Amino acid sequence: MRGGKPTIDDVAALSGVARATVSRVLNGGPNVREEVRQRVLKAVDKLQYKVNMQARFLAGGKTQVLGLVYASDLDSEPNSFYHSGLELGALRGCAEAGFQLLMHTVNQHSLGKTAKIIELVDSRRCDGLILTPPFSDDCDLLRELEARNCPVVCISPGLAAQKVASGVGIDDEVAGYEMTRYMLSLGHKKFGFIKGLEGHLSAEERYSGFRRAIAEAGIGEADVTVMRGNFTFRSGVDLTAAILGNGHRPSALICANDDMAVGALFSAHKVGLNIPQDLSIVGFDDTPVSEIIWPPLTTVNQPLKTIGYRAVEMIVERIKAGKTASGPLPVRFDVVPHKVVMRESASPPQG
Amino acid sequence: MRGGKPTIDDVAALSGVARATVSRVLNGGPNVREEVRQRVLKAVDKLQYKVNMQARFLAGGKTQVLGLVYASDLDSEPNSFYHSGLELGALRGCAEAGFQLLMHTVNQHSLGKTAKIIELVDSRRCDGLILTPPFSDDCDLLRELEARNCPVVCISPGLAAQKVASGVGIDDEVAGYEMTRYMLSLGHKKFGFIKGLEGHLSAEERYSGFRRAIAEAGIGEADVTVMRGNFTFRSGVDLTAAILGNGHRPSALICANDDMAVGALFSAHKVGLNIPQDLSIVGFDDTPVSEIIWPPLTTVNQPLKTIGYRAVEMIVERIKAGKTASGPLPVRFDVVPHKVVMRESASPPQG
DNA sequence: TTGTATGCGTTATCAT
DNA sequence: ATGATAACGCATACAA
Repeated sequence: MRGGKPTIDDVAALSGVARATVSRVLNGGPNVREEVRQRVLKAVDKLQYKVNMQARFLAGGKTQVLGLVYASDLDSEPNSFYHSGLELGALRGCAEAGFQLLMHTVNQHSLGKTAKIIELVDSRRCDGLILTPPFSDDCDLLRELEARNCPVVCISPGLAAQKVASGVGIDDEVAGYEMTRYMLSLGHKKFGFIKGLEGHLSAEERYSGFRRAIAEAGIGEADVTVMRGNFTFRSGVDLTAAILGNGHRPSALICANDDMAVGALFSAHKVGLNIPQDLSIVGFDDTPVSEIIWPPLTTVNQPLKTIGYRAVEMIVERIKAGKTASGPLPVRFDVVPHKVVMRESASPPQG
Repeated sequence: MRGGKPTIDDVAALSGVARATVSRVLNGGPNVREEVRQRVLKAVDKLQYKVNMQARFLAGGKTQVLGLVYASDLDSEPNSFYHSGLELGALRGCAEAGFQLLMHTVNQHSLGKTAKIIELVDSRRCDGLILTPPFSDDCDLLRELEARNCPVVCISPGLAAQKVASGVGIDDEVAGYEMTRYMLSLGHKKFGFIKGLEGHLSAEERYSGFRRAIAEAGIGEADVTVMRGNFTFRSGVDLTAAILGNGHRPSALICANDDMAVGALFSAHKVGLNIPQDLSIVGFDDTPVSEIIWPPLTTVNQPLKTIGYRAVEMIVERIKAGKTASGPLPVRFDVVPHKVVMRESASPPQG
């Protein structure tokens, strides 16, 4: 121990045992007398010894680090409640599993987006990756990761990606269907729908569910206005303004996420509409904004923290399985329950 | 190269040079002929060789990882726009500086909170730490970190902590003063103030600025109602309900952060008040919610992304300085500019 | 039950 | 300009 921090050898020397024995007690290994164990522990305490994770991981080939990657456009505000919820759940899962969480954002429009992610695993900075949309829908990326047999869990992947890698999420098609059924039950007959970004397949599923319900109800094409947004508040504002301006105003407006729904609310307020009397507006996700806005937003609850938590559970499972040489775990998709939560932004149409 | 990934030795062998030479070209070292350099590069490319960061860092004693720690109560929703902004800025800084960002939450009420943070550096998982409130005000923690000479940068530390470790933030006292002056200029004479959590010294500074302006204006104690909240939307709702219910209603309500201001808005709406005609409500931070709420919130802009970005710049500086043995950098506090942004939730009092 | 020896993949320090 | 070799601090297979 030449001035620096104490090493395992210092502990071994002080407690009069071999390095391997110290390693055993540190890792809860078998075959160590209680007396020796205590002696080692005492030395550890006396020296204030801490394992050097760098060394442990180099020797063991692990990192105990999980990477959470999400898309960010530096210009557009991130969907921060969405990501925060996921992150918080993942963080909690990591704490329980003894992992650390490495955040990684990549601009979804940059050229080397895939390379940046691949490099993370090639350079051995983490043992596994949690991918959020739209990366969780990038089958090419998924396959590259699989080739390196890097454990991966996708958040809300679309149908195609679900066959390539494991994932967690709600059943978005059913969620879209149920929300629409609810609006139908309220008596609405003219609809507006603001979709999310292209390529976010799970959000697209929401739209599919909407179409199914609409078709079943026999609503004609003339009575539905569809717009494509990009999940941001601003796109909700702008598209709603467009919808309200075109004369053929719907009585119900369904948005593919809460941020856009809040934007819609904003736009409607601006032109003096009363919500929900003049227009019902609903969203998806049940992020915290939906509760703090006025009127409180009717939306579909997607348990983001649970999803983030479950994602690390799944990935840790896969990492362990990978080590036991029992072969890779089969790909699977975990469905967590959603729920339409009725608040005050939707009501029967009036007038 | 026995089946696993190629190592530096494989590259050395293929290009017919020594390991050290490969290391030189990889790290842009001097003393290597251009011809050799090309040969090595070609081998690297052919083998698809990637540096194993684990090994590099063990050998070099670095990790190229920064830890960002923030408080979380599992029960209360996190102040996610606040943290997201910081995180996004930090992430961008990390990308530019070649660092990775490790997220770490710790329950601020748990016993071992300090130990959890210390362990992060003792086990050498990161080269430096960015602390957010209230940890950025924990002088004991700061000193323990300094003893381990772990580079630290605090986000919005209070006056005491500013002397112990470097930090970044706005001048909260002046911000509080200016906001209050603005309300005064609007003609308000009866104030309500909802403070943040105790121990968040920077938020407390906001309150000091408020008191200074109030005193200067000669407003009497009878005309100011002060409550202590905890930064959450809910506390804003509850405390505002209490304030509105006590008869002596203020015409202006200042909240120590936006979330509470939004809660105040919610509460006011609920009892049928018109904002800002019946009551002016303002916040602090200018998080995205303040723009999407109705009416748009008058607040103080705190450039969170810039602060997060600046924090990693500062810490990277300190890490580099630490390596060059030129002695530790002096403690300093970087003030970034704030700005009161006037939107629609505040107006002259009416009636 | 415990100790020995070797490997992990780099960087860094000397030689040459 | 290049090469040999020693750290770096731990895990682990194998020997005792």
